[in-house]
Amino acid sequence: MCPLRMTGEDRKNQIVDTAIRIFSEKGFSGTKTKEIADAVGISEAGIFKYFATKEELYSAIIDRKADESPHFKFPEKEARERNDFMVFLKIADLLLKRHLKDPSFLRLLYFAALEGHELIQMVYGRYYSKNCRSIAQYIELRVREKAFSPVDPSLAARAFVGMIIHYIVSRVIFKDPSIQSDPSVEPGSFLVKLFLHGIRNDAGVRS
Amino acid sequence: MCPLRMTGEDRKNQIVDTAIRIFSEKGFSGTKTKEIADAVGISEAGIFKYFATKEELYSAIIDRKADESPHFKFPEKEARERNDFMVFLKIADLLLKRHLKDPSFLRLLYFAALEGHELIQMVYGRYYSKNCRSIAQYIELRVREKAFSPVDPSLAARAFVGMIIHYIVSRVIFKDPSIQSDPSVEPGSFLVKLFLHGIRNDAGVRS
DNA sequence: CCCCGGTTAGTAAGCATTAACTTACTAACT
DNA sequence: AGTTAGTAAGTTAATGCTTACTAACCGGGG
Repeated sequence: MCPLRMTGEDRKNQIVDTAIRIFSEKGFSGTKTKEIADAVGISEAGIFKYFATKEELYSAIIDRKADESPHFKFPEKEARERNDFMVFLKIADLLLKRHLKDPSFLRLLYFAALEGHELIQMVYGRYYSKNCRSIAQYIELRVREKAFSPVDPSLAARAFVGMIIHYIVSRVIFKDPSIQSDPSVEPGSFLVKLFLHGIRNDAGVRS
Repeated sequence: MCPLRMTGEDRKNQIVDTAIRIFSEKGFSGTKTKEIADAVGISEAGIFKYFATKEELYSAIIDRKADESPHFKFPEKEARERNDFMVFLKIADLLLKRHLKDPSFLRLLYFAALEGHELIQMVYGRYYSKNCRSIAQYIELRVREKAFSPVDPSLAARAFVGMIIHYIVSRVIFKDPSIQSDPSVEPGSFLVKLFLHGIRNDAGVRS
């Protein structure tokens, strides 16, 4: 209840955890060091014991998020079986589940991009671009196998991710009230079907 | 060169114009009133002659953007002809052209959403949701005519817009270097084809 | 045409507060 | 005893906003 002193490591981690929450809610310039200190339950000076500047703390939380977030792993098994639907559904559900449950990573990412933070490129490259690339690779493979139309794999991968991410962003960042949280329509499988078959009622297209 | 005095209206408009630029670059809490004043070329007090508070100025620029931006009009002619490809291509190109050329509206929108500004709901509802709804209406029509598969029109419209917007956001907000500005691949028609036909190489699907 | 009074654009200087960061210290653990 | 967690109380520089003032414009009476 009242641990008089914490070890340095623990306190540092606690500060980072708290800072992640607050920075993701308010962005860099909207967040005050005092606010973080209060939330942690220490004095403002305590923050500066561990992080020389606000920037340094911000960098630390970006690093941390970049390290801990990407549990993304491409669904290799489904890919080996050439089960396109399941490949994309797994990816979609992973993204939906992760970011709908905890939007802090997405918010940090968008804030950092808008506010022009340098580290963003690192995270973006390491997390987002890498995932897009592995999706693009699978698409390229399936194009070569004539299972997919001869599209630009990279653009197609981005289009797929775009449908998913935009849906998430509409809900958790724009809080769009017109997207009802009707669980009867599973957005994941819906978007995957759309991506695979298109909206046109071509002959023989039914899932 | 050196107009000693401007009329109130003109000056007010000039302040709003400048403020749009700076707020869209740095967000609300990242923008300082002094900075706007300097950019306009007047003293800081001059700003407060026209706008009682920074918030009021911010509201004014949101209003302005909301008023001037939505020249969006649904491609009625193409819709009447049931030229699905052209309907969606027109929408895609409109979005691409507008926001790639001048990202300030998108940046303002995302900043406002992240920073939790109230007016965002108004703009979002008036601009984005309305457009999605008119697209959804067309989709619903085409579903009834059995030209499209029996999808949820609203979700499908969002998916389409999502592909487009996400592409734009990747370029102008995240400045994704892996999206080459190769003009040989027209993203608009590519994404529309993908939306209509899907990526699967189903029988008879070729544009 | 010019002076004159009222209005309006514009500012210099300052005020109150706040935000990031320091310093000099205390007290807990080893 | 020495290191380390932690803080009270600053300091400095913004930052949003105000006040009290100046000077440019405008319209009308002489």
